[in-house]
Amino acid sequence: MAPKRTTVRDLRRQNRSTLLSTLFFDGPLSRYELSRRSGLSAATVSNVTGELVDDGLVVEAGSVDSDGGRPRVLLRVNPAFGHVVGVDVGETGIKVELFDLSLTQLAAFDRPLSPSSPTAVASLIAAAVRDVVDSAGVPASTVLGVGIGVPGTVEQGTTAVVHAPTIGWDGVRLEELVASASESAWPLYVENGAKTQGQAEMWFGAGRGARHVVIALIGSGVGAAVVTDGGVYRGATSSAGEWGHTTIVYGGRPCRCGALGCLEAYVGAEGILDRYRKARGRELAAGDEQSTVAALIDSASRSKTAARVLEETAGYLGAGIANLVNLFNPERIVLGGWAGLALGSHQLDRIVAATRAHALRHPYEQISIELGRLGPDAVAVGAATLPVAALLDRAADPRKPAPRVDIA
Amino acid sequence: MAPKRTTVRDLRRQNRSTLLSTLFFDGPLSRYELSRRSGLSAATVSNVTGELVDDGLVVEAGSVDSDGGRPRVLLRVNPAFGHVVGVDVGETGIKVELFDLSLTQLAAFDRPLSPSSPTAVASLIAAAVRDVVDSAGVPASTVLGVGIGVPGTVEQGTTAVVHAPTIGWDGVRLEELVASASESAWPLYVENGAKTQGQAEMWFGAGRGARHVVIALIGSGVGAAVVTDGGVYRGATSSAGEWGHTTIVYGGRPCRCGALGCLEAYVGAEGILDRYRKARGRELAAGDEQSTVAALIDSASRSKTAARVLEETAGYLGAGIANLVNLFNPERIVLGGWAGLALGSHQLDRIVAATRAHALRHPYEQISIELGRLGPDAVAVGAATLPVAALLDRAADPRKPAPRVDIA
DNA sequence: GACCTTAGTTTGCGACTTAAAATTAGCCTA
DNA sequence: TAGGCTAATTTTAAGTCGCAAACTAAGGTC
Repeated sequence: MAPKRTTVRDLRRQNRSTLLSTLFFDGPLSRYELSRRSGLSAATVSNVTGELVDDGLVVEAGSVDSDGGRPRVLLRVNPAFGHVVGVDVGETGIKVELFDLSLTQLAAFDRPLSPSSPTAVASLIAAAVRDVVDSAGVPASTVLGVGIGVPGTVEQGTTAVVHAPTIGWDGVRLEELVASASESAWPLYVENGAKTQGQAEMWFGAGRGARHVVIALIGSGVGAAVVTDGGVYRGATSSAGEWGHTTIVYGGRPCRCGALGCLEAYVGAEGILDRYRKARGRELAAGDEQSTVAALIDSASRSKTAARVLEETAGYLGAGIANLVNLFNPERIVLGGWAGLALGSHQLDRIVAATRAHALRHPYEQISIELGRLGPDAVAVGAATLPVAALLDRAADPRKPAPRVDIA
Repeated sequence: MAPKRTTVRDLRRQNRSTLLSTLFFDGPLSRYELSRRSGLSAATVSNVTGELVDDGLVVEAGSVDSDGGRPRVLLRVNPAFGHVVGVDVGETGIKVELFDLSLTQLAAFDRPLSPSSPTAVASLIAAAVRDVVDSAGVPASTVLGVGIGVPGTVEQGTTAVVHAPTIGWDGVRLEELVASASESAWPLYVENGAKTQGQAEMWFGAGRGARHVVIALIGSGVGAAVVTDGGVYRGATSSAGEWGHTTIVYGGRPCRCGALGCLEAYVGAEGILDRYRKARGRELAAGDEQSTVAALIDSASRSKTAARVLEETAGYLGAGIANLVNLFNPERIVLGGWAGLALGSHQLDRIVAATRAHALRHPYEQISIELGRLGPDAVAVGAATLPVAALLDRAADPRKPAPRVDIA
């Protein structure tokens, strides 16, 4: 069912999509340059871009004068063509952000979230989306879609089914709930937050330009977004990339997922702190996880115990990364998530060394390990990316509104 | 560079490829049925298949009478259109097999292989290929290509570079060596043996019909072929799927790759035997690995130690499989390789239970775990599959001989 | 102001798929 | 043995598409 190119019109759609995507990611570009990059003839580029301009998707953006000869007119995606909303459903609150097509933020709302029923959360989302759109004074009709990142696995079927144990969701059809809670019929895209954050790193962060990347995300939980051949890898039911619950110490520490020896139990924030607690033999000062980890890292220069725990953490993490390297053979590893960034900026050498020790030589030699550039607030941008990807993918074909499209 | 559909001719090529592949995998089929499956109009199917018949790629194969009305004429790929050769370079010998286009074996040669230089092996391969083609009386010109499966990682670049520590190869450009050792200019396709074996399971074995599969191969070494979206996953430099050197016991048993705690050190044949040896506290009876493992499994009903070692093996293996499930979210796991089949047929329940214990619930619920159906001799068929895949992929476009194509 | 250079457009054509009409190719009935 | 009927292919007549080549636009140089 997948490779069903058939009519000659699909060709056009494909070329529209290619040109639009090129403009989006590498724009502004002249028609001439587009022709060079896409391999399409100048005639076709002219023809297709003309259509895109007529449709309002693309606008001219000044010109660059050549030394002798007609100056090139630059084209770029029209940021005002439409708007997208990104929602980050976190464990303690939701963030809703409105963007224009160039993913420039126009408005943002934060709402605290006390543990409540999925239906209540859905209503909250629907209301917040409506509010953020209204507050920015954006006409509802220009909203192209709403992307929602959630903290759990999302099975993509006819409708997305969310399993998020940390907030007590099991088999929640979030898409349907939000749709029925909101009066607007904006297309909804529900996706795992790690995947949306990964997509954000790919589009705007440390993943740019690469086609095979693993974005490792470490916070309270541990996850990964695996990008293969330029697209987020989903697997059969879209729950791929559950790196955190990969066994790294057979029979080791119990994990909150119920299994023993998961990577998350060693390098997740809670796992690190708990190991430190045990090593010191007494409780830590109270405080939220994030600042406690920061304090731990800070104390490493003074406390031998802290230093050792962090050293061990780097070892486990390196082994975990090496597993990704051996299995996926990426060209780049991006280390993200708040704890990942904290660990990475103080221990990167050690992490890299541990990775080298555990990975096979040849796949190891392909990779570079980098820190993420976006931070955990990228979940919302990443979610907003989903409707944009859908737009680029179907090239906003005016003839076929395409209710639902997988992102690229 | 990937999604470059441009001209209207690519469309035709694509449709040729689709129809030819459908006939190859699901044939024989009538034009009518082809039209139904491909979504192409009857006119186009008629047109394209006519071309394929003219080119000799497809032949009519009887007809099926309908109840009143013109009977459907069945079409199938012409097995005699060409021939392909599959080579299995093992650690102790090479197998060379000749097939027709339907992958029916026409001739086979085995050659023992004493450790020798890559150049010598290349000459041996070239000579054996020539011999097998001659012995079957097949005209050299009908040989469409030669696939070579090797026991090590293969970096696919402009030319394949082989790293096979077990036979002492490091950075061997096998393709070039074989090409210069043989007088025929048949296209060569070099690939990791685990991947070719996996491809064979996908085409003819336990993987049929699924799109996301992991074929786990356990013998002396441990590897995996990961199939995502119907195609063998390669990663950035084609060395993905090195499951055996994934860390499963951080700081555990030393592995021959130099790292500690690799899965292979626990569930590879040598790892199993060594653990048994240590558990018994004395040496085992001499014998080759394969029969020793068989004896160990056989003795499990009498020896508590043997039973315990196997039980532990199932545990490690289950955890390893669970890692694949969590990371790749496949719909099917195929357990293969001689040791994998041996373990699987005596311990499948235990392995499945251990997998369930370590995998997340939702991805776990998607999978079925099955035994491979082909055995390790499938490496050669799998290798022969490579030139066939190339043929199907470019649909044997008469205008463009396509020197080198990635397999589907 | 004549002439060159480069960017973008038009025009004419060959290739492609499709829907609809026309043609087979068997089977059945009288 | 001739109609008649049904259903699979083929043919025919559009309608699209991308491309090469010819052409126009816009800016320099001398």
